[in-house]
Amino acid sequence: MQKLDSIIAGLRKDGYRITPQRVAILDYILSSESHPSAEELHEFIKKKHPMVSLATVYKTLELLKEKNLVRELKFAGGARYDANVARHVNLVCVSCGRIEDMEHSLLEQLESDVARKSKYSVLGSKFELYGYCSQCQKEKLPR
Amino acid sequence: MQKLDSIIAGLRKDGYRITPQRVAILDYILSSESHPSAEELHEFIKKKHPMVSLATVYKTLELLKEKNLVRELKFAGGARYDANVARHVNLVCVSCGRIEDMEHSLLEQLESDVARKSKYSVLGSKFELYGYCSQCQKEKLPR
DNA sequence: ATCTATGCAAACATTTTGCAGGCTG
DNA sequence: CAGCCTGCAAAATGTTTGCATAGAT
Repeated sequence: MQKLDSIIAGLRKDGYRITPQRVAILDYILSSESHPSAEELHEFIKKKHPMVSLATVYKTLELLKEKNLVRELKFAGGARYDANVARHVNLVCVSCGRIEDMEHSLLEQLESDVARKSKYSVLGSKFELYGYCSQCQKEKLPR
Repeated sequence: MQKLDSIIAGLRKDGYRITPQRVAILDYILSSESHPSAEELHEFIKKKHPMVSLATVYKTLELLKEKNLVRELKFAGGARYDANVARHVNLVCVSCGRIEDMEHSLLEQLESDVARKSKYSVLGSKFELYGYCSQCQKEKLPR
C-alpha cells in the first residue's frame, strides 16, 4: 500500500525507527474503516504479532497523533482512532456503535466562518452526529 | 433564577427529590460559562456546601444528562459539562483550555443535510473547533 | 413512615509511566 | 554499537458502584 509506504518513509526521515510493531499498527489502522479503540487494535494485531503489547499500541498512537496521521475521538468507554485526517463528519450510531465518515462541503464553510467571527486561529475541528444508522432503524425499534 | 426554578419544578414533577446538593450543582452549572469538569464543579460547590461528595456530583450529572439538561463533552483529561443544550459550536482554546459557545445558522443546515444523505435518524450533534483564542494569540507565540 | 439520595470507600476501566533489555539504523 | 523502542508491571486518572444511613416527601 502506497500510503503506508510514504508514511513509513516520512517517519524514517524524521529519525523514527521502523519496528514491526509500528508497521503492524499503522497497517491496520490505515486499512480499517471501523475507528478501532486501542484495545481492539491490540486484539487484532496480536493475531499476527502476538508479542505486541498494549503499551506499545498506546505509545504508537501517541506518536501518530502528534504527527497528525491519526485523530483521536473521545467517547464514553474510551477513545477511538481515525486514520482519516481530512475534514469530515463522523456519523455515530448509538445502537450498534459503528462510526461512518462522510464528507460535506458545508464543513469547510462553517469552519472558516466561525474562525473569522470568533477570531480564533484554528487548528482543526470535529463534527459528530449521533443517531441510528439505517440498518439499526430497520431492525425493529432501536433502544 | 427562573430557569433553575422551572428545572426544579420539572424534576419534582417527575418524582425526583430536590436536595440541597442537586440545587447547588444545578445552580452552578446553569450559571457557569466555563464548561466545568466534575472535579471543578465539586471544588467550587464545596466552598458553600462542604458536605457534597464527588460521587454525588457524578450521580447528579448522570441524571441531568438523561434529562437532557446538560451535555457531556469528552476531552483529554476528562469530561466537561455544558448546560447549553441548544445547537451550538464549541470553541476550544488549546492553550488556556477555555471553551466558548457560538451559535451558527449553518449548523442546522449541515445537520439536516447530513441526516438526509446518510439516512441516519439523528438524535444530536456536536461541533468542536480547536485553536488559539484571540487572547492567547496576543500573549506571545502560542506553543 | 417510606424509600430515594447521599457519602464513603472500594472497585473499575482506560491510559500513562519507569525500567531493564532488545533491536534498528 | 549507541540509543531508541519494546514489554512488563505498577501507577495514575477519571468514573462507577455497593452499602449503610440521612433526609425529602
